[in-house]
Amino acid sequence: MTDHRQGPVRSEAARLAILEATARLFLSKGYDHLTMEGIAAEAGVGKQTIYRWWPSKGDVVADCLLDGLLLPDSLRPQDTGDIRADLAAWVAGIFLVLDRPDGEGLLRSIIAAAAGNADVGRRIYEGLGASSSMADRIRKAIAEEGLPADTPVEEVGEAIVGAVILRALSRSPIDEAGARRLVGALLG
Amino acid sequence: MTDHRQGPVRSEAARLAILEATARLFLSKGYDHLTMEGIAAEAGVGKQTIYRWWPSKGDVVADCLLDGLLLPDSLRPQDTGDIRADLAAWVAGIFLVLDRPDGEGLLRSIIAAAAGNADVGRRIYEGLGASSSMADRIRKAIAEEGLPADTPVEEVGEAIVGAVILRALSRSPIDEAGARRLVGALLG
Amino acid sequence: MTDHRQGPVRSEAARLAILEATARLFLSKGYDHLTMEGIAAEAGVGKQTIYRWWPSKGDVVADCLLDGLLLPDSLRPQDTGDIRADLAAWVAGIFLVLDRPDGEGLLRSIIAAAAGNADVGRRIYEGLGASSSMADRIRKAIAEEGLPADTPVEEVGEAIVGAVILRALSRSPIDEAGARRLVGALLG
Amino acid sequence: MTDHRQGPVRSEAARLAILEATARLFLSKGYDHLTMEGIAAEAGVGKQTIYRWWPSKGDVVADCLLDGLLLPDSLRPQDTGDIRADLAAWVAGIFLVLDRPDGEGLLRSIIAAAAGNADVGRRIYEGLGASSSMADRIRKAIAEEGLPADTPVEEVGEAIVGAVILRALSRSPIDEAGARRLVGALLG
DNA sequence: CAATAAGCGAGACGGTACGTCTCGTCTTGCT
DNA sequence: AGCAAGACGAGACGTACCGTCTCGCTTATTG
Repeated sequence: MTDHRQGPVRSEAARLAILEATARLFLSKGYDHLTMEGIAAEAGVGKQTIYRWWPSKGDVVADCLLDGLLLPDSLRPQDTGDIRADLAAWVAGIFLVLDRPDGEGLLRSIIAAAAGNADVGRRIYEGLGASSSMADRIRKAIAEEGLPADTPVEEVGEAIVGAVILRALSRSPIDEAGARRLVGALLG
Repeated sequence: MTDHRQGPVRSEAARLAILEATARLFLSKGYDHLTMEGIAAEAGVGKQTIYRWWPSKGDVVADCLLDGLLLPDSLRPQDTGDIRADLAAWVAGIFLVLDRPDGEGLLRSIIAAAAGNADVGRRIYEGLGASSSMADRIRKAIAEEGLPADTPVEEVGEAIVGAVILRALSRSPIDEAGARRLVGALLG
Repeated sequence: MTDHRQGPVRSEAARLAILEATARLFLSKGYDHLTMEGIAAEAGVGKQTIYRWWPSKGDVVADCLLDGLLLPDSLRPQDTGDIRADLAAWVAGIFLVLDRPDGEGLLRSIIAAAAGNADVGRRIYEGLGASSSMADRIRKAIAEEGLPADTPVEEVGEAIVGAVILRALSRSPIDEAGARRLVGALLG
Repeated sequence: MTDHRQGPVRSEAARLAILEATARLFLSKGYDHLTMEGIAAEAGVGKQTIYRWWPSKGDVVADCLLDGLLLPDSLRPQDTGDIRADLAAWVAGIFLVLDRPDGEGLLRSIIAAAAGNADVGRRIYEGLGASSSMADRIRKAIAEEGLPADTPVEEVGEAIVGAVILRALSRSPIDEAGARRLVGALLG
């Protein structure tokens, strides 16, 4: 006895339309002004189709995040062979991409989503979408650039991402010099 | 020549009632479920009296924060003479006070408020309500406990508070060992 | 091919609840103190459900009037075979039913509604709810009681109803003698 | 022993400013959209100064009416020596001055005021502002134009004004022919 | 000629209702 | 059974006015 139910199966077209509409609206209006009704209308989908598969706005956004529809690929640290310079550049650069001191910066919108939804929060932790690539970069530096082997990779990554988040909340981007001081303090 | 207007003056009683009602509701229900109507009702005040003086919910919360109605005093780091132990204890302890993995942790509620409102964000940065006292604690360690004079105090403080915020968002508190590793990485 | 939309259809239960609640509140509190919120609460209905189908308070009242929920049936003139006596009795009697010199007389409330809403106004004209029956009565008098055939039925009816309205506005009911003089002047 | 209190006496300037502002706003926006706050602002007067002397909006409007600030003088019937023609002309003409089928006709606004306020109602009855002059015109016709002496002057006047009001409420002006039929029915 | 008290402009106050928006659920007819 | 459409009860939004009150100023009468 297989468990084939009768009737149609989940529509992949609807799922995609919803996620893409969500990403579009999130990027243009921010998390706060994103509404379920707006998503349904933008996706050309009944509201019930959203509620059938996702319990809340936050969960839809979490899925967007997971599918990489919200964050650009440019978030992974470069590798020039100088770990300190690469991390400092990442920190200073992220504000150019994700944050505007005024308005609904994308980073702040994601933080708001994370504050309201556990899944989004966990996704963020699993690397600000992509920055577990930061842990990779640090490990590579341990292996090849002479960074001490007992460097606590996780904690260093969290401290960097955390400092960025704090500054995003306070609307005061970290500049080049600040980024170097931060990385210097963490990597000795 | 002072600018004495004629006519009635702002009611201090109403101002206080509003801030206290806001604090009460914020602590019991969190930022998301806080409403202007609820504040007005709880304070025994007309809605217009709130809108007359604060443009949005976030601004009322920001004033609460400023008045110290939201955060306990227990947030300042202790001073046992051992800077690493004191900071690690602060980090591990803050989750006991401000965060519950389930529900609307107070810290996450404040983060949500900060994400939506610039004033709240700035207040947080000016020390998570109280943690500029953390900078003070670090400076004291430079002066008296042999911490290197070139330790970038601001950045270290931000990294610690930022890591805490990141973990609050991801619903995974920092434990004792993690706190020690974090502080160790920052202070060498 | 009829134009069957898909999706839910207007709820007859809600429509009825709204009209009945409106009638109840109109009769107990008058037009001025009737509110959309009050209707919604009394009907156990969301405000949007009212606004979805009626643009304003006046239009809801107009529908009540049309459905006969506001005016009693006793408004049609009697037929004793004496047109003058019947009309005079109707005039004198209407103040007993619809008007109280103090307070929010029902007739004045309907006048207020008519002044503010074209639909209500037209409904009133189409017979004070029922008084086109007055025209019928006059025509019957032409046919059977020897009233001149060139009596301008419409104008006589309007003059009578108009006089009643004017006296309702001025809070001075027409008494028996006045009613007889009025009818006498109109029917010669 | 006169009861002269001490202190300043009622400001005539304020009284006039209020009545004139009320008339201005009434004529431009109608009774419904007239507000006490609007009157105060337009008159450059404190709200309390209005409430000190008039208990409600309706009473201010009633005073305007009494002072002749709302109705033009052109409302008195002409005297060409032909009572029927004069009254018919008055009826047909009044819609040109006071009523527009759409919008907030002045006559309908006054009716609304009368429905909500006893004083306004009585003022209207005392002659639609000026039409007790209509009774004068009818009496003159009795004296000089051979109208029967037992014509019930009051009732005829009320029937005419009432018919006009009814038609104003129903948004269907009386035309020349209708006016002649009405007057004919009333004066034989 | 003070002292006194009322009127005044201004406008904050506790409220009520407005008309709109979004929530999450439910219903309908189509596929 | 899933779907688009969209009505439904609920309730918060931010605004407009209500009628009362308080403030500091001006002005007339009275002791």
